[in-house]
Amino acid sequence: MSDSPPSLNPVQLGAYFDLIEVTSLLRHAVEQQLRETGDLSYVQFQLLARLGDSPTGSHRMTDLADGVVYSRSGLTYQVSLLEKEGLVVRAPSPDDERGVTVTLTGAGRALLAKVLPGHVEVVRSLLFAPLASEDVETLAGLLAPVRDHMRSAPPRSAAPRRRKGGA
Amino acid sequence: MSDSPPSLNPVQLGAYFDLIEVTSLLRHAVEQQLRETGDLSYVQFQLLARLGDSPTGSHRMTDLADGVVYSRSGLTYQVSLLEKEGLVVRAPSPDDERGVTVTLTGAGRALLAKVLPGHVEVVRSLLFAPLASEDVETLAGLLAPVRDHMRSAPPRSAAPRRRKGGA
DNA sequence: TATTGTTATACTCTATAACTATA
DNA sequence: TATAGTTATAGAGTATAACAATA
Repeated sequence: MSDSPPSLNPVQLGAYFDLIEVTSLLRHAVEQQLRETGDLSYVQFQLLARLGDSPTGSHRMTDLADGVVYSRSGLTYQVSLLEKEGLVVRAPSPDDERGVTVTLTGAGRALLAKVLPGHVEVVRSLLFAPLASEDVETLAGLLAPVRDHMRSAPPRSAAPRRRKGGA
Repeated sequence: MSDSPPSLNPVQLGAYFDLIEVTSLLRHAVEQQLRETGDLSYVQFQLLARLGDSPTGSHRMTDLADGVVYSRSGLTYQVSLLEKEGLVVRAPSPDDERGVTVTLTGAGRALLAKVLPGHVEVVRSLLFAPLASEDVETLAGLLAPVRDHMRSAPPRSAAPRRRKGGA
């Protein structure tokens, strides 16, 4: 009962709220830009961007699912949409017949290129504008360990069951 | 098209990606906890929490809409759900007959109390665990100006200098 | 038997537009 | 006319579970 403090301290609370609000607003703005410029949802953009980052322009479904956080069926749905638009192609993986390799098409790459500058501009003007470059470094330095920590403690086990003393 | 640099610098890019990933994972974990513990969506929790913060336990619809980013109809929808569950009550605002005042019920307050410790625990274990307390202060200090900046530059005008004829 | 991916389905959420009523 | 809120509706997105094919 008393092993779980009822609240975060004020600084933590502020940081948490601001984090939520900042990313919520940023996300909103970015989604609007992506929708207007390329008729893409954020998830779709993330998928294209991830493929674009790859030297081969392709990834297996599983890899994509790992990167973007949701279910396999959701991924299939989104990739189907992208394929319908001609932005990606699906083909059986050469090494593993069960697998499916998704590859960015020329059109996909073009759309990515079309959308990217505006995307960057939104992020810069909203997120980075009020920060000095050393602030950005500091921020990056703070977020990296958090990200690593979260990755190693996956959301599946979301609510650590009162790990003290055990219930 | 040449006035907009094609990319952010690597540090900015890292900070941006980590920010997105961190909040995405955090959100996921928190939503799961809220769903399991109180059958609440994150938005619903935010609404209850906002009401709980108020000394009177109530807010006008407009105030709630300002805090949570959605459309008015979306807010009406969510508040209707909460009312159906007996967590809030709606009544005409005393001062302005057009307005509606939403008030937290005892059940709403109880649910909030039931859900809060686990919520806090998730945030602490996922977000704050890897950070020293001075790191948290630094983080808060960085996010506050960004939040202020974003608030003053609302998402409606998301993409600065955007073309006409979109949408 | 475990893994990869798809399908079918059901449900939640969100936005737009039309509408009512008060200011 | 402008503002506060609701309703109707329509569409997108997501998760779950059952399924087929390969390892």
